[in-house]
Amino acid sequence: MFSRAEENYLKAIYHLEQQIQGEVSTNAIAERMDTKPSSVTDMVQKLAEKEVLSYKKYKGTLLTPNGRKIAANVIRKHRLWEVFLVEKLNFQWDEVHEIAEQLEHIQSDELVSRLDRFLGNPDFDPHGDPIPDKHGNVKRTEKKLLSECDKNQRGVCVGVKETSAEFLQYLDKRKISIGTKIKVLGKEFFDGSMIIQVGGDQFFVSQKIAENLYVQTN
Amino acid sequence: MFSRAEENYLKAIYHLEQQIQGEVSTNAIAERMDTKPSSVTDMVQKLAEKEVLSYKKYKGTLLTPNGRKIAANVIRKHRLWEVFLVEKLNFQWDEVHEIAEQLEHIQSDELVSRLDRFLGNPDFDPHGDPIPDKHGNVKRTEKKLLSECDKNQRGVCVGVKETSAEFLQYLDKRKISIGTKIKVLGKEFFDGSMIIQVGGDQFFVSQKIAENLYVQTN
DNA sequence: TTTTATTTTTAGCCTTGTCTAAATATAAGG
DNA sequence: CCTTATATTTAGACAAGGCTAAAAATAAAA
Ligand SMILES: [Mn+2]
Ligand SMILES: [Mn+2]
Ligand SMILES: [Mn+2]
Ligand SMILES: [Mn+2]
Repeated sequence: MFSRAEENYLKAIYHLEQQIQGEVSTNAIAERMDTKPSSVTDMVQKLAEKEVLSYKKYKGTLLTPNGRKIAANVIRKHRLWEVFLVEKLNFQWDEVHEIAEQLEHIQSDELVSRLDRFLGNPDFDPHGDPIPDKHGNVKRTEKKLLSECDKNQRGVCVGVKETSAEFLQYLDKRKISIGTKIKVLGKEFFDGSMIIQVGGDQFFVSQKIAENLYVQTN
Repeated sequence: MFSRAEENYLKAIYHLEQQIQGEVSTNAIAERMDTKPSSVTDMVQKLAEKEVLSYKKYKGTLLTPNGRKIAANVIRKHRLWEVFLVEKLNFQWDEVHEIAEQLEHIQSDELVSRLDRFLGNPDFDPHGDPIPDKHGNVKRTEKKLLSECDKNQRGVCVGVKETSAEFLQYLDKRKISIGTKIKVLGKEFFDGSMIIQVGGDQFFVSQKIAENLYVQTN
C-alpha cells in the first residue's frame, strides 16, 4: 500500500512527465507539490526503494511501469469523483477539485468499480480530461489549444489547461463548457487575441484565454 | 481543524459515553480503538487542550458540548456515506463499514449537505442507526432487543447491535432486514432461544441472535 | 490496615513527512 | 579553464501518533 503522501508524489511526477517528456527534476516536483526540494529528495529515494520510480542522484526521476499504473489509478479516482460531484451532486465544475483531492485517496477497488458503473462509465471528467481505465490506460484524443487555431477554423471545446475557479467562472460567464462549438472569426497576430463565435454571441478573447482552452478540430 | 486520528478518538469516546453513561476510562478507549493506553493518555491530554473534552488524571474523560458536536458530525458523515453505498452503489449492508470509515473524514460541509439531499435526507443508515442532523442532534427512537420481547409480541426490525459481516449475512440468509416484521411464537427461558415468524417462514433463533437485533414494538 | 492487583501516566524511543541550514554537484559565463 | 550561479543532496531538527518499559496512583484483597 501507498500512503496519501506517496500517492500525491506519484501523481505529481506522472503529470510532470507528460508535460516535459523525460526525467523530472527535484525542483519541478517541489514546485508542483508546494514543498521544499530537500523533502522531495527524501521521498523520491524512498519511492525508488519501493520500485515505483527510478532515481539517480542529480539526474531526476522517471516512473516505472508499476509507478505509472499507481499514479493513473489515483487520477482515475480523482476524475471519477469529479464526475460524481458535478453530475450527481450538482456542484459547479470549478468547485470540485479540492474535494476530489481528498476522495482520490479512498482505498477500495470495489468502490471505484461500482462508482464507475453508477456514473455510466464516463470517459472524461467535467474539465474534459480523460479518465484512465482500471489498468491505467488513457485514451488520448487529439486536441489543440484554441490559440493554435487559424481564422475561420471551427472546433469543439474539449478541455481546459488552466483549472482555477477564476478561469472556469470566466468560461461559465461566456457560456463556454465542454462540448461548446467555437469558431474563430478573427485573429490578431500582434497580441494573439481573437474574436470568436460561441452560439449566437461573438466576442473578444485574449491570448491568455486562448492558450488555456483545448478544442478538437476535424 | 481536527486530524483523522483526533476525529476517530472523539467518535470512539462519543460511543463509549452512550454505552457506559458517565466518564470514559483510558483503558476503555484503548480497547475500542485498538491502541495502547499510553497512546490514549497522550491524545486525551491533547484533546483536553483543544477543549473538546474534559480530563482529570486518573478520572477519565467526558466530551464537552463542542466535542460532542464534532463527534456527531463524523458519525453523520459515516452513516450518510453508508446510505450512499447501499442505496446508490448497491453494496450489501455488511460491506460498507470499512469504506465509510474512510469517507467519514472527508472535509466539506457543502459536500455533506448535498449528499444528504441527494440521498433524500435519510433518518437512518442501512443498519438502522439514526443519522445525526447538521447540528449534531440525534433523533432517538424507543427500540428494544428482540430478546426482551415476550411470547406472541410483534415488532419491526429497526436495527442491529452487532454489525459483523457474519451476523449481517446470517440475517440476510433468514431474510431479515430493516423494516422486516417479526412475531415471537415461542420463548425458551432456559437458554433464551426463541421461535419467531418472519414472513411466511418460522424458525429457531438462539439467544445470541435475539440479543443483537433491535425491534420496535407498539 | 497492609499488601497485592489493576489502571493510568510518564519517560524514552520510533516512523512518517516535513523543514532549515550547510555541503556538494552540475551548469553557465567569462 | 576557472569562477560564479543554480540545482540537488545531506545533516539535523521537529510535530504527529504510535509503541514499550517503568513508575505512580487507585482499587481490591487479605
Ligand atoms: Mn481536479
Ligand atoms: Mn478535473
Ligand atoms: Mn459503520
Ligand atoms: Mn452503520
